[in-house]
Amino acid sequence: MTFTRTLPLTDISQADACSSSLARSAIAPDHADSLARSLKALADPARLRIISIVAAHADAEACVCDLTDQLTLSQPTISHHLKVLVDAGFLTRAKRGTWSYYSLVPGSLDSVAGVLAAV
Amino acid sequence: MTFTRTLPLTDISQADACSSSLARSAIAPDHADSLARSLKALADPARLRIISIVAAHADAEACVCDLTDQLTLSQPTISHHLKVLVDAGFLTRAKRGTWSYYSLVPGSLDSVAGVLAAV
DNA sequence: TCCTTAGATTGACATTGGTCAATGTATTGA
DNA sequence: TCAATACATTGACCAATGTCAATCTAAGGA
Repeated sequence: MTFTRTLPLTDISQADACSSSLARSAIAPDHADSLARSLKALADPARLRIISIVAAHADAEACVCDLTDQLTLSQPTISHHLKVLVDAGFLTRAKRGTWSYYSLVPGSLDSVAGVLAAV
Repeated sequence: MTFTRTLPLTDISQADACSSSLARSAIAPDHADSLARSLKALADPARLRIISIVAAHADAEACVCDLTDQLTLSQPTISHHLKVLVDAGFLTRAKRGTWSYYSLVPGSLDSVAGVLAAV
């Protein structure tokens, strides 16, 4: 325990960003909490597929009907997953007429990826 | 829905790697499953702190006693989290005498980070 | 051989989380 | 105004998960 590696495992989630640098020491408990929350939002097959489907669309935007077509899940279940992703800051919703269009929040995935890669 | 973005959201988890490129289409369901499994293993505050503590140690190696010192969790709970991380391929265990030393699997975190960043 | 120590395993418990049926809410069109 | 469409919300249910107390296993030391 004499030498300590540089360790920028800092939380950069969009919701509750905390920009303090955690280099040279272990991650702080509250940072671990918020990073875990972000990862939990991603750690579901249906939600990963949703993100992927949205990203694969033109303009990175998709309506719920696009998702019900491709996922074998009920419409309420898909709405639930969408809410989780919006609350976590990975998607945004834009309502136009009767349709709700979901799109990726730029940089939100990269933030999480950056924290993981930095360990 | 005419233009489809390049989308290399492929699974590169260590356990069940599948190297097919998923560019230009949404992620396949089974790839979403295994990526979700990897993310689930990371999506816990205690496990993130464990990874961070191991990474912060000299030689990126720590014994269980180092973890019980810093985490306010029982020893069985910490052993449980360590098992989850080993099973997911993020840590390896080396037993020397009475002590168990855990270390990071090189590249395992970067694999997950790379998949996320590629979306 | 016996005791102590480090750590893993088991079993039980409460909480969280994913899912769907049923229902609610806007918006559009007739 | 009424019916249909697109989506959200509620409530309930079951499965998965995090936690700890108790116990087990193995390695040293006296």
